[in-house]
Amino acid sequence: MNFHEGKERFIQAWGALGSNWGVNRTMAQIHALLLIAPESLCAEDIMEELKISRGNANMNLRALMDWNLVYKELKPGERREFFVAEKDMWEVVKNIIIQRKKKELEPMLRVLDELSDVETGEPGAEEFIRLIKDVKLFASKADSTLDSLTKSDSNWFVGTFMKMIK
Amino acid sequence: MNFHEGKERFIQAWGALGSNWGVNRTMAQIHALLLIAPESLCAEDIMEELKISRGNANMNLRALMDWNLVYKELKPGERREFFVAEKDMWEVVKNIIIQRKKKELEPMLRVLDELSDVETGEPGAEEFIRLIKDVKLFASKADSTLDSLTKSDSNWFVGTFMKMIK
DNA sequence: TTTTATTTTCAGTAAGTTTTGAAAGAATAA
DNA sequence: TTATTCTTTCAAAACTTACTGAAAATAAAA
Repeated sequence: MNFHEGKERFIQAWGALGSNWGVNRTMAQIHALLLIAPESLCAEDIMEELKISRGNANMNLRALMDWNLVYKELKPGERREFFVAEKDMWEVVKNIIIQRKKKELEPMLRVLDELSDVETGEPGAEEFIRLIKDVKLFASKADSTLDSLTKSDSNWFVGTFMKMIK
Repeated sequence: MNFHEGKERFIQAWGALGSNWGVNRTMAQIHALLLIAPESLCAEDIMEELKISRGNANMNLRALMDWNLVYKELKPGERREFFVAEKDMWEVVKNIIIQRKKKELEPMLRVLDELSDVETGEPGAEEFIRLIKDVKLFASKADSTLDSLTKSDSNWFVGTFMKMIK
């Protein structure tokens, strides 16, 4: 595969994969485009490259900035805003974990907390409380594991010394 | 909160949370309903309780069976099929991890494999290859970590001896 | 100040996903 | 065999989410 095809394929694939990752197509495509861009890009560049509207570009760029996956870059003498992607993959992975945990795990823990004080007594209530406790055990463990992960060094996770020799 | 409210809240909350978990509302609600049901339920029971159509019930029950979260139970002398949920939470968690990995991680690894042989030489190609390698490093590590997790014992993960004293 | 360049917002529309319900299919009973 | 009961399928409808494009807001330049 040649370089140009590769880049094109990466953007398309990232967009398609994004939908399976709780990220919309366009947000994932913009992220991919910025990841492979050698220079920062402005809104216009992105609109043109991905054939999307200004509104769409703007909304998804802001979402990417909320996730700390993309930063604004202000060029001296330029009125327009330029955008760069966070290139450190461990930062990217950590931020994605943080956001997904917020969306997928934390609301669940809140519900389980509410449910853990149902009245005992009625037939079946004991089993119900047991179930909630079991679910909570796993959810809390997942929560604390992901917390440590996002606070750890990339080498601990991947078991390499990549960064040091870069 | 009383027992009845608790059950109702659990079903509703599970449905809402499901959408953030890549599972549709109804599939998650049926799962919740079966998890708290003391006896196996038939399609009719589920349709009535959740106020959904027969087609919807049928499709989502099949999806739950594909995920190994629900089993058919055939009662002697009964023509209808009955359904029970897998009640062992570790089994539930493992199966959900397996399915989500299949949907979210494995397609990504396939794309990265394809992309890892782009031609070198053109300006920027080196950086692109470096990026793909970095992403692959994390994706592969996540893949192997989740693989071990789904093959491990629940005690190893949650650090309790829950099962033994049950 | 007014003009011009750029970003942001949001109502309307388009695209994608889930649900319904009726018809077809399958299995058992009569 | 035919009738009965239950399951499965799938086209159309309902719902949900994402995108567009034009208008409003903002900010720099003249």
